[in-house]
Amino acid sequence: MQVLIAAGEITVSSRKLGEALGYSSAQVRKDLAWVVHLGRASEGGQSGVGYDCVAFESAIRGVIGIDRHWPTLLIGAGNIGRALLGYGGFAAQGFRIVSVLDADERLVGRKIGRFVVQPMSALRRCSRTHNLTIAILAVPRDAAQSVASQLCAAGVRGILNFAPVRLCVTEGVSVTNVDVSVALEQLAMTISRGEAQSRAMNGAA
Amino acid sequence: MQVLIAAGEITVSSRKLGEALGYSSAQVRKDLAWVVHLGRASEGGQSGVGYDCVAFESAIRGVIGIDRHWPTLLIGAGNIGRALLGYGGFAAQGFRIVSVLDADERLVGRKIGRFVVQPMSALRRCSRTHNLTIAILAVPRDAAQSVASQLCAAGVRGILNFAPVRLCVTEGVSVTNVDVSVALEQLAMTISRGEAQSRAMNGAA
DNA sequence: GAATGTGAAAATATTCACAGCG
DNA sequence: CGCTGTGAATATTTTCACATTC
Repeated sequence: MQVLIAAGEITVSSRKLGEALGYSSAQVRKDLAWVVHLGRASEGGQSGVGYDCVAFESAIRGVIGIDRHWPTLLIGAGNIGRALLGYGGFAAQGFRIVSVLDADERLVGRKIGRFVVQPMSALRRCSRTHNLTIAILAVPRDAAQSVASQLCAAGVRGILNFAPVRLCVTEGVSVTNVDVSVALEQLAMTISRGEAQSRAMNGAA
Repeated sequence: MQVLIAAGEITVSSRKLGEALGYSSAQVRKDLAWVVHLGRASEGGQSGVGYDCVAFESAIRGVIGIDRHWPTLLIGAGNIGRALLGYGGFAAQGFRIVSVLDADERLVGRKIGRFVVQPMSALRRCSRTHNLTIAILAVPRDAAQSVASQLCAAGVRGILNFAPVRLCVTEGVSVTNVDVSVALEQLAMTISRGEAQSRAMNGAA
């Protein structure tokens, strides 16, 4: 089920979904059945017809957790931060950026998009005011751990980390990393295989 | 084995590696044995001692494919592109950016870091001159597919895609996506679970 | 007929646990 | 001893295949 969403038809068969997503039809059915069992969809797919796109789209959102609102804080108004603000697209998915912070004095006070960059000292207030759950960490490597700790202390529940370091965080705080180097390595590995997928022994993901 | 690298000791035991990486020691040994069987490391770990960090670090690089040189083209000199250039870190890992292209006339000719932004028409020449393998696609969503097609035509082997679309590419071209929305969704999902990891049935990754 | 839901089978991945080496 | 390499035992995931429903 993972990535998906998309589509736009009225109903879809598991086979079509599977083809589009690169999974077997049985896999799709299993996953969708799971959604139903979790109580997110009132009814399963119809035999001979398929799954109701609209119903399942929102059911899936429910399972994934993007039916909620996720007040999100952006830290770092450098290039990555600006790129994210420019992208905007995730407001539609429940991620609502409530404020932008940066440790760099020179950036504080500047206007970026509809935000005015705040100093780091605004963190606690932000956290309380907006009932913060998620923070996007778009700061340089060296600042990342320090900021992460502050975020944990401020009660953030999840961090999306763009810095190429493994963050140490308080128990109960989730971290997801977006690391370009890692992505490039994966790509390189995929290309390297190409010919020699060889007799796989047991290799890790 | 996946992410790893790091370390800095002379030898490491599978247990320590496992702890650091979040895998079982047996898992680590299996993976490392795999590296040996692929012929990348001349000798395995030493009983009672562990694995030679240096030897295995390069052996792993070999397996992953970052012992090669990967001439890399950056397309898009917007915020993401600039952030990537500023990051720089991957030159050390074999990814060498050979040129920066952008479709936007206004950016062409501008100097960013050590590069002068080239027009898209420079693609073919670049490809030939530098024996291009990888392209980083940091352009707006709407331009992504079109550029991707040009890249395929120019003989690129892999694309690292930052645009939030699923690219259609020629058979044999690998695509790795870096999609912030997806990352955020994953994070949201992880947080949502938290308490209710519930009786798992079979749910997809 | 077309498509679901699901047990049972096959394939994969992970862990255990232990012989054997330095 | 501590630690590797690995077969055997488990657990997990994916696929098959089929009775069942619309």
